[in-house]
Amino acid sequence: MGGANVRDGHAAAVGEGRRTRRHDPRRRERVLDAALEVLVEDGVAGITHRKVAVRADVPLGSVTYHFASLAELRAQAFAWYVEQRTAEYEALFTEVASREDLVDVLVGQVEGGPSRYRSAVLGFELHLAALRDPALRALTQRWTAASRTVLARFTGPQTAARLDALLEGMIMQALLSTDRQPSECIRAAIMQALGAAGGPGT
Amino acid sequence: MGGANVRDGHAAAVGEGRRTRRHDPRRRERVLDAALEVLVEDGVAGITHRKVAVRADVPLGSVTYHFASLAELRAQAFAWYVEQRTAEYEALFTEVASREDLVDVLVGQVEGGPSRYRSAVLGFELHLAALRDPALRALTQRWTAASRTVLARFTGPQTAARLDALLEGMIMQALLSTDRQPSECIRAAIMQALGAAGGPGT
Amino acid sequence: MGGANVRDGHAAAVGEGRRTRRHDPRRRERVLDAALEVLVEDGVAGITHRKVAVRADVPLGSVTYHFASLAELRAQAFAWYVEQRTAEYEALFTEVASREDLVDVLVGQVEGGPSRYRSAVLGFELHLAALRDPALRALTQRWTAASRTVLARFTGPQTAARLDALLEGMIMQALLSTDRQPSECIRAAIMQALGAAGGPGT
Amino acid sequence: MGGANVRDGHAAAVGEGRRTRRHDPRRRERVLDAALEVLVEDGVAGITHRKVAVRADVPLGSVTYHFASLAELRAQAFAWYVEQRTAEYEALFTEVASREDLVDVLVGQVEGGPSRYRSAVLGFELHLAALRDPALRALTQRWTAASRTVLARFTGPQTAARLDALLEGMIMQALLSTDRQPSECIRAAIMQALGAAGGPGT
DNA sequence: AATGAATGAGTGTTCATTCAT
DNA sequence: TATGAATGAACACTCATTCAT
Repeated sequence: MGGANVRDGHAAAVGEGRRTRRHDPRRRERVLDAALEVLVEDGVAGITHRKVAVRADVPLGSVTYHFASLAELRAQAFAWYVEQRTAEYEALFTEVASREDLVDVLVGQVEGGPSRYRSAVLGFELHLAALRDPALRALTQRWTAASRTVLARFTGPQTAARLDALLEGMIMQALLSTDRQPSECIRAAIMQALGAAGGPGT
Repeated sequence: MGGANVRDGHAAAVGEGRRTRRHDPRRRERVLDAALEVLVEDGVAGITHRKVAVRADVPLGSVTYHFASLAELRAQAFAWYVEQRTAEYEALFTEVASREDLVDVLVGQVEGGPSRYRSAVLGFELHLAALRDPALRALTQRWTAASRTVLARFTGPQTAARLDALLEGMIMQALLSTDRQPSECIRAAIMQALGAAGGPGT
Repeated sequence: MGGANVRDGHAAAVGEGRRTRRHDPRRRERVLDAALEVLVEDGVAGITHRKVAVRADVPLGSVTYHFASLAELRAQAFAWYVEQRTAEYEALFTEVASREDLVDVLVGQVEGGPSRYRSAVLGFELHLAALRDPALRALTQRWTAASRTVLARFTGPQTAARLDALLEGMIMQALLSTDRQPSECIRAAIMQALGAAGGPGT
Repeated sequence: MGGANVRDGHAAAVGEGRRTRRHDPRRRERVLDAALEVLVEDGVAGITHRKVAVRADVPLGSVTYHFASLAELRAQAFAWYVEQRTAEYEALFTEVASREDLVDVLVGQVEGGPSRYRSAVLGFELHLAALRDPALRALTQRWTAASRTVLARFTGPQTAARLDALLEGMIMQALLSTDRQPSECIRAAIMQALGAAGGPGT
């Protein structure tokens, strides 16, 4: 893992393709994506310049150059995640027309497709990190506000908050339990949180 | 929570403090308590032999002697926490006689006394760690089972699970939001999850 | 690998059989045998109290008790080896009646049976260690004297010395080369070193 | 053997010495030379990043930076030695014109000049290390091939192999025995191995 | 006589960060 | 602007040795 070990420092531009990438406009984003990958795998404390650089296939100096410190890299990675996730989340609900649609989407949320693990882990990591680093609170608040706003379009603010809490808890449970809960239970819990009534409420 | 961390009475009493502490039973527990303190402050990845040793006022070698690896120290600290927390949690409900009592206790749970931060952080850290380390799953399952069993005495198993998820989500929200949610909302959410009916149900 | 990690220090005399071995007269030898095993595998610097204790299935304290220091353990292990090896070596030649027999035995020496690796490694380790630690010279001299004395019964002292050197070199070559040398070459080399003449000579 | 280890002329020239040594080409070689020094003194298991760093007058991080692991440092140090030693060895024989010259050089080899100890120890260390680490076999084979090729120019391949073995054995004996063997014995042994005949043979 | 808890020095290694180029 | 060599602090872990029992 040491950085060197190359006989020749100049590293002959032969090999695999590294070299000669100069002027790479999307490098920042590639680095941030790499940081998120590391985050998912190793947690917030597992982010290191080196791991991210390797993931992003970018020289080490490039990471320290674009991000003044690890804390900044971490913060921007989370910001980048929240931005993407917000858009993604909103997109999920654009087609929702009825209460049934809503419930379907939310159940799907808990039961999870392939990316549930990733987004759940990132979400929890962000929450936990924000608990300790107030600088990240702005992000969690932005994310919370965004998700509740989306939900509130169908339910009213209070129910949205409840629902949000319930979903977070159920997702964690789903990820941790060995035997998955039957869909009906999840559906029932969500419907209960939505309230008996039909339209937007409290 | 026990008063473990205080210097043992029979200790040196010399100037510096360390020296001649040989033969210190309960050292393991002191170390585990210290590990939990570090865990609360710095997270699961922040646990290091050195930090724990300093916290426990114990030489570095003592930590590595009693715990073969950091992973083991982590696991045992979590186990120690779950054990304590389970007892504590059950104690909370011994006096519960009516549904009103139950709701009161649960609301208090979310609004939190002084130790809510500690137990919430430890709980989330454990959940997140268990997501990555299957060896910790046994602990989360034991903890989940214990807390649901307690709740189920009043509600039936399904409602207990829902409640559990809701509480976890609301506690995280409460810890992260700057302005605390009014008690009534919390109470309402809990009552809704408990269901309209009176007795133990699903 | 830490020594502790047992919940109960007293370690209930149930399990596998460790406990209750008190008064074990051959313990010293068992420890020395274990030390030699470690020596073969990990080299002279790989000997540690712990590894030896595990190998010998003996408590750690037992090793430090019987051997005041690691250096002493090492020295005594080598001494124990030389003692065994000397007897073994002499036994090899008791049946030798003719020059042909002698050559056969020596060729077998180089080509090696199953234990050649072990004895060669131990021999080289001892030589190398003695180069640095004069306290071990007595052992190498004893061993050299013993082996030459045996050979000299058939060849005279000078030829014995030559033969000894040649055998050591050839054994190392045999151990290191991937393709084994044909027996005839080995035989020819040995016969050359023995000299053309028949009886004991120079 | 080059005078690498001296402080570079262009260095700090301040008081303490260290500081501002940035940009030091040839540092790798200085580290390897230092590693060989340590190897001679303390053996293959005595090589540590720290000892080498001190010997090379280089910060610790510099060693770990240039060599990803200790195993790699070890391997490269051995490789560096074999490279140097091969050239040196070949040089020894460039002036050899007659069989007498050859014998003289070989006897000198065994009786040793000032650097015999160093090269012998390094050679034996390499052999022993290669016995355990197959990754080093390539080096021992390269070295063996090189030395035999040189000898074979005068003797033919089989005699070269014999000679090689004999020399290795005799050098070890010479290093270990307190009273040096008379030159005539060494000479006689070598001549015997060379065979009675005059020209290159088997 | 025998043991294992205890401890501090030392190990290999990783890393954030700096800085000459 | 961009990079990778450089460095010192910190890390997890191993160990010889001591010593109370």
